[in-house]
Amino acid sequence: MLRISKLTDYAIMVMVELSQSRGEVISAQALAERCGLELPTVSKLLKLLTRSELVQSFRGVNGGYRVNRPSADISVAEVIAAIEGPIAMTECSIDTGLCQQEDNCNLRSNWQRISLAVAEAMQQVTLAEMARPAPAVTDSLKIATFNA
Amino acid sequence: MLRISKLTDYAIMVMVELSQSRGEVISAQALAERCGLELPTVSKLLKLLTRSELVQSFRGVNGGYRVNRPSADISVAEVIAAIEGPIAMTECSIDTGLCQQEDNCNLRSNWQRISLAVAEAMQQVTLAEMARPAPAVTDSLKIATFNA
DNA sequence: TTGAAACAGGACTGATATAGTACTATTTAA
DNA sequence: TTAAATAGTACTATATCAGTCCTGTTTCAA
Repeated sequence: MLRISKLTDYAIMVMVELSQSRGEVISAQALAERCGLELPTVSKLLKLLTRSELVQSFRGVNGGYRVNRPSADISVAEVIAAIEGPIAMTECSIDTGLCQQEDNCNLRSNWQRISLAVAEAMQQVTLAEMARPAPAVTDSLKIATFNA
Repeated sequence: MLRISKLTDYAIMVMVELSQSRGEVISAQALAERCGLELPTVSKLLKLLTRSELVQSFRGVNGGYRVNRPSADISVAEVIAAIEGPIAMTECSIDTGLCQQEDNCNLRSNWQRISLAVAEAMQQVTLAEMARPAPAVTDSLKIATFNA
């Protein structure tokens, strides 16, 4: 159904929570409680987020995690990429039964184009926006025509 | 990675192939050969596509499948929906550990908004366009800002 | 110096979804 | 009546995802 994984969903929750206390170091335990998630799960996420340098970690007593950039500067796309890897719709028709006829080879470039558009959409949505209620549906995110 | 399933990818291949012979009845066997896919797989796909009325089926000898609408009138979104169900990014943070704090409830409406944008993008891409090579990347599908 | 708090990294397990296959029934033309 | 073809369903294997746990390392503070 073209969906992101639960873990990514959680990761957004954690990032939103963290970025609302920017500059503060918060332990994984505290984050887990605030988000209503299990500690091991939150830990796993934070490790991935740290690797992608979205958050900074501090070890030892009173350690924890901190986000340095303002939430308006962090995109949903970055968080998705940190957890799931690069955003792409297909991988592609390459590996399996690829059509003999060249018309089907066209699919790949088109999928790449669509993926790019989706990725760009995610890049434009920030954590700051995710933290606020979504605006009315009428002025939702719009995507220009394919032929634009 | 925010991807569609292999089956959906195949379904697009099959639909592109079918729609290039509009009006003609083509057997699942023939389609499988043209697309370089296994017959059982193609059959499965065609059953789903038939249920969604994207294609029309004909039983018996010389039976097969036919697409009635022109390929420029069939969107990628329709094919995705036929195979995977409705396009949605999350389902949501509803079922599992939902945050106690209301700020996280905002996530859901935002995800819905993003899903809607992605769905709209897919609706704008037709099978006719998928059959052609993608235009240069520079004028790719564009998505307006979240605040537009 | 030692102990506890906290993160780092990896490995493991179970559940779920996907992909692929097979079987039986039904329809239809010749 | 027979063969070609789809319809429907059920099954199996595999891969991915989610979740957990363990061991090691770092750091602060007593």
